[in-house]
Order: sequence, then C-alpha cells, then structure tokens
Amino acid sequence: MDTLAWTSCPDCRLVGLCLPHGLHTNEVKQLARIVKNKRPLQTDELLYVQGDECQSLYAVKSGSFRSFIANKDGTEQTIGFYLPGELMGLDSLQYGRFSCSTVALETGAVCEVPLLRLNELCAKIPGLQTQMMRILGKEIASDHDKILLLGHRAAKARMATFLLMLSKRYGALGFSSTVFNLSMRRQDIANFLGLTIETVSRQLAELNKQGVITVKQRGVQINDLELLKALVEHCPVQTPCVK
Amino acid sequence: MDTLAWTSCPDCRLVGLCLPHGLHTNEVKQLARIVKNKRPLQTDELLYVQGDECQSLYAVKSGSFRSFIANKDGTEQTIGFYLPGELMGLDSLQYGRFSCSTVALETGAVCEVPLLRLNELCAKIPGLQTQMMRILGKEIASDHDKILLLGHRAAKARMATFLLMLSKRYGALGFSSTVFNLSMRRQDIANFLGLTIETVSRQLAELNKQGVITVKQRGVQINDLELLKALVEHCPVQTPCVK
DNA sequence: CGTAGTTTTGATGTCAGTCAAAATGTGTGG
DNA sequence: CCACACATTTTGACTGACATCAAAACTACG
Repeated sequence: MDTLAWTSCPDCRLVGLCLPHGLHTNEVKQLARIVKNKRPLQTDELLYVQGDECQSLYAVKSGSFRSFIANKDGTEQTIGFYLPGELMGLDSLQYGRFSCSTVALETGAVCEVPLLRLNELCAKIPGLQTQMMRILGKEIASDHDKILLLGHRAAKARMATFLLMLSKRYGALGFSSTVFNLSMRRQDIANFLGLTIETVSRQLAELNKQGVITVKQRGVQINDLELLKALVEHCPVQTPCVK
Repeated sequence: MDTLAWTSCPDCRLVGLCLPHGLHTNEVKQLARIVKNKRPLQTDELLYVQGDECQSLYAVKSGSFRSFIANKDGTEQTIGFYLPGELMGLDSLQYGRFSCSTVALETGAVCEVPLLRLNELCAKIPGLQTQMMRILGKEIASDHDKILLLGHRAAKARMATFLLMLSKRYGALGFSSTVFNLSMRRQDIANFLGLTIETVSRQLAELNKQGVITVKQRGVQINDLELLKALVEHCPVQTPCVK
C-alpha cells in the first residue's frame, strides 16, 4: 500500500495541489494539526452517504473517488470524479448535510478536515481563507464546465472532453497526461456523461479506430492530443447555441 | 423605478435572503459599510464580462440576470439565472477573473461587494464567514442539480423542473409561487435546458393543453403544482440510471 | 401600418437510446 | 491449473425523441 496514506501535510507531495497550497511552512504545520488521517478505503467502500451530517471535508490522498446523487426510484447519477489533492464534500456546506454520496473506485486514502477547526483556522490564517475560496471557486467553475458539456455537446465531444479532463488532472499530479488507466467502469463514465454504456463503448471504439486514442479495457493512451481537443470544438453540437 | 435600488443592507427587505442572513444588527451595519450601490442596469446591459478581472461580487437587488459562457465560435451557453437576494460572480473566486458574463434580463439593480473588504470582514465576523460558505455550498449544490437535470432528464421533465425552480425561488422571495412572468426569452430557456426553442415552445404548449399550466407569452400560471412535480419524477428519462 | 424580432406550428431527418446477444474479463472452488 | 459462474464490455439491428428546416402567426415599437 502507498506509504502516502499516513504522511502529514508538511511531508505530503500533494502540498502544492491540496488545501495547504500557498501557505507558509508554519501555517501548513498548523493545518496539519487539525487534519486527521483516516484508514485506507477499499474499492466500492462508501466514504460518506447522502443525507448524513457533515462534520468534515475530505481530501483525496491516494486512489480515486466517485460522487453520486441517489434518486427516489433507486437509480443514481454520477456528479463527478475526484483525484488526489482534490477536496470532497463541498456541496454540504449549505446545510451541513451531504447532498451526495461518495465511494472509492479503488483502494485509496483520504485526509479528514474537521469543518469547525477549519473555520477557526481560516479566521487566523488569511491565506487559508483565500485558498478555501479559490477551491470553492474552482469547484463552481468546473461544475459550470460540466453543465456546458451536458447541455450542448454531442456524444463524441463528451467522450473527448472526459478524456481531456482526466489527462489534464493526471498531468497536474505529475503523472503521464497521455497514458493512464480509467479507474471507473464504463457504466460510471456513461452515467457521468449522460449517455448509455453502449454509446460510450461505441465512441471509444471509434476514437480508437480513428487512431486518436488507443484503448484496451481500462487502459487509455492518447495518441493525438490536439485532434482530441479539436473534436470538442468542431464536433457537431447536439444543441446549437445562440448567435 | 423600484426605490429598493438605493436602500442599504439594514433597510433592505432581502436582508434575510442575501449575504447578511443570520448576522446581528451591528454586523449587518459593518457589512453595509463596504457594500456599494451601483446605478440601475437596463435590459441587455452587461454587468461583467467573461475574462475581466473580478474585484467584487454582486448581489441582485431587483430585476433578474442571466449568466453565460461564450465559446470561441461566437456561440454562447447559458449557465444560470439570478433573482433578487442571490450572489453573482462566485465562479471567479478561483483565479480572480470572471469565467462567465452576466447580463440584465430587465431593468434591475445590484449591490457591489468588494472582495478584499469582504475577506477582511469574514476574518472579523465568524457568522459572515459561515454565511459565505453556506452560499458557496448552495451554489455548488444547485449546480449539481443542474448537472442532474441536463444529464438525465427528458425534455418535458426539464421544462417542468425549470418552472418548479422559478416557482420555489419566487415563493421564497415572497412573490406568488404559482403566477409569475418569465423574464427571459424562449431562446434563453432553451439554451439553459440544453434544448431548442422549438422544443421549449412545444413542451410549454403541451403542458398548457394538459391544463398543468396556463402559459401566454411571458406569463405563466401553475395550475397543478403536484402534477408538475410528478412529471419530473415519472417522466421517461432520456438516459436511464444505474441499478 | 410596416418592419423586425420573437414565438408557434408543421414536416422530415438523425443521433443516440433500446433491446438482444455475443465476446471478453474476473473470481472462486476443486 | 482448469472449469464454471458471473460481471463487464462490445457489437448489431431497430426505434423514437428531439433537432432541423421552413413558414406562418403573433408582438412590439416607431
């Protein structure tokens, strides 16, 4: 298992991507004091459940996670995926209850950040407050991108956007931005993109055939990043826009 | 013109819905000191433009607004609508630049809240910091609802959801939740819902024919709120969900 | 009352969903 | 290591909801 699971903020290699970003050394230490390490989670293990009282936010230390909203009829809808350094549970800040559930897609670890302590610390460390605002702003901006994606893009453009999203985030983490494994099932991808698994499968097969990517099961290699980006722009849109 | 345009926080009837919600009288006064009143905006006047440096957030005092993201090809995509008491510009907290543009749908007024001053005040007033978190959490949660809507709902359910969203928000403002005017054009509704104006028109006509609503141009009356809610749940979904 | 913008209505086309079955992968016990 | 069961993914044929194209009806404003 990744030894990262038990490292504290000052020694964590995610320090520049996670909550402590931009803080001074002693400020990071203060933050580290309120952060609790949680035991690792296994695949399909729930981190928190929709409706539960939210007393902490969670940062991904390793592995990846999927958050989803359950409908009354027992169906569920994937809202997003989380990679290391990203903060989960932000949607619960409104009422203090989680408005979605989050599950581990693979073995992984998280840091628990108690909200009360975090708020206290924000009042003391201006940089931390700024950083929290930045993270919240990022979450909102990225949700807007998802709204754009789902509202107006054709299946092929959705698939391309999804791959580019992962590519960018893996790249930022220091991993390869062109070769990576999908930690989620086709079903999860389809649900996230507002498509069926058959359509996801077909789009991936087509991109593979065209040589833009090479895909074999969970393994993905992007052969032509520029072409993939071009697809997002030039793909015939499902719903045309104004002007 | 609405005299509300020039009232300050302590005298504003939105005090319970807007940023000052939950603060003590003297705290509201402190907040009022940093809030600047802006001159009223006319229909189609831009409040801020995507890419501009963001130094302030804006609260809707009166009227309504539409925010949208412009694509490279000149098309635009509506991200959301804002009614009185709601805070605009939150997506800019990430980089300090607006990631969307916002335009007035009718004559309206806004309060300008300088970000630097707001951050200073948040450090001093714990309740304000909490309230900011709550507002940001609400924005994120409501964006998740939009993702759900666009990813998985049929045209009829989208239309019904849109009407219910407005109904609820107008109700919270003290207006009628069953009779209201749409301040946006069909084009804006269509773009927001990821549909074409023809489909929006047809769905509204059908709901009208069924007697669920009475619609005449911009004027809408909801005749059967429960039936409208039932439509959202039971409408055949465009993309079926897991399980 | 005329022009331009917006909304509605109608006829037709297509992308992605649905249904069905085959292919591939994964895990378990003998 | 193999055999079997089960889950996941792929492929194929067909269908339907919504987009597209086109034109008429309605509004608004000078």
